Amino acid sequence: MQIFEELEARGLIAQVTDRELIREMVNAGKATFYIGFDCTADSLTAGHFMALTLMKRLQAAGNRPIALIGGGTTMIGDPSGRTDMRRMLTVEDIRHNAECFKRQMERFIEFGEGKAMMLNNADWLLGLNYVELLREVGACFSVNNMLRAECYRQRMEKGLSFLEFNYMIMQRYDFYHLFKEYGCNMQFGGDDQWSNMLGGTELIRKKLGKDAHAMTITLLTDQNGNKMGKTAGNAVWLDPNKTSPFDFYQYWRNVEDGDVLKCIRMLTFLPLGEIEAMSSWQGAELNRAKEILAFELTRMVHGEQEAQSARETARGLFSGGSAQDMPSTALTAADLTDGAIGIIDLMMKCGLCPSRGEARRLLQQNGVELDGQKAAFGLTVSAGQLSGDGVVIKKGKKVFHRAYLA
RNA sequence: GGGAGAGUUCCCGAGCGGCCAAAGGGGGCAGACUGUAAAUCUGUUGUCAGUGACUUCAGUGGUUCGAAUCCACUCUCUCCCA
Repeated sequence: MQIFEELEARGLIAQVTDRELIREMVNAGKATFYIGFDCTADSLTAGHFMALTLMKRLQAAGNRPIALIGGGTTMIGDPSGRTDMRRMLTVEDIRHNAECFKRQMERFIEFGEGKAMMLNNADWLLGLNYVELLREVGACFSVNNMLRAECYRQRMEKGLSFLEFNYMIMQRYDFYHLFKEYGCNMQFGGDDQWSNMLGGTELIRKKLGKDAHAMTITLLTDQNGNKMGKTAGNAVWLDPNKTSPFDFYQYWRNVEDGDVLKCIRMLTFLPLGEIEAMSSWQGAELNRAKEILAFELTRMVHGEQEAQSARETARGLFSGGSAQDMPSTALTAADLTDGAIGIIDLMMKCGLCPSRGEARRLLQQNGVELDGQKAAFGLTVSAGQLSGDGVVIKKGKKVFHRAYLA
């Protein structure tokens, strides 16, 4: 099975400009493609992960990836899929974020001579001259069409600033620039970027009279249609300091039944045959699939070591046994009063709840366990208990935390 | 530039002088049930303190015994006309 067929079989391809042409090009390893990453935060997220794996897959098949960091486009902010304007990021923030992205990407994709390239559109966008730009490409854009674009629809009601309106132009210009300067003949991206990507090919056709191609990746959504890779509005980060390997593992360990196979197919590199075998698994058996999913992804993002330790910890915590590796907090003598600490203070110290009121509520609702025992309201923990391995606090069903005296 | 309207707690959205820490929904958190799933049911959801206190309703001042609610100015946004 060749790469294009595999991508299709995995359900990764959403839309393409010319299926046959792209298939041949990709299978022959003749594509130079780019994917853009806007650097609105200082870490990539699970949402970007699929794009990274796609680059890896295509690179393995001999194609040349360009990871485009949006140092310039981020100055403007992508309005699509948003109901309000993004917070404007400072130039320093953007530069910092771009650096962080770069470091993370290097772990997935091989950059270097004749390999993948990493570019930053700040390098050409920031130096553009307004009037020159207008004369160069302005005539190629139809405002009528732009206003009809789906990504602006929502904003047409709530208000769209001129700043954001221009995002589309910048993004299209990127493709044009990359085509000209680097022979980049294809763009990949999330399915929500389809119209922007098409716009790029159109600009290239108008300006250069040549064909470029676009292909979108299926958005990874759960059964309810929500984008995956977020918990309660917070992203699942690839940076271990922002989302610990254990939490990362747990996120995937806990996907819904109906989503497991899809995730394995789209995100992991397991052979399709192996995945096929799992598709008959039912009910509780799916837990095995979830474990495989979580392990594979954690391994790719954080390495074999971390993945194993996350899996061990999870097994220990949920299926009995001992768990060494869980988030922990070191207390000092200064945290104790008369050689002990109240359970509420302890939970606050460990960052298990944002306020004392919430800690109190948890205790009242029987939501806290200390070393396997339900914790009562006025419980105190002594220095003796905290020494050595310390105590394990369990909040709710899934949050474990160790506290010990340093 | 002229005119009309809006800004409420994580989000949506009631409230329009005291009974408002503020209805309702969503989301979150917890309990029961389970498979570390889903669905369902229950509780909970400003901060601190166990009958209470404190800080919130875009901002700043003001009226009042008392304001999210009234007045003035400011800021932001939307709509209509140019």
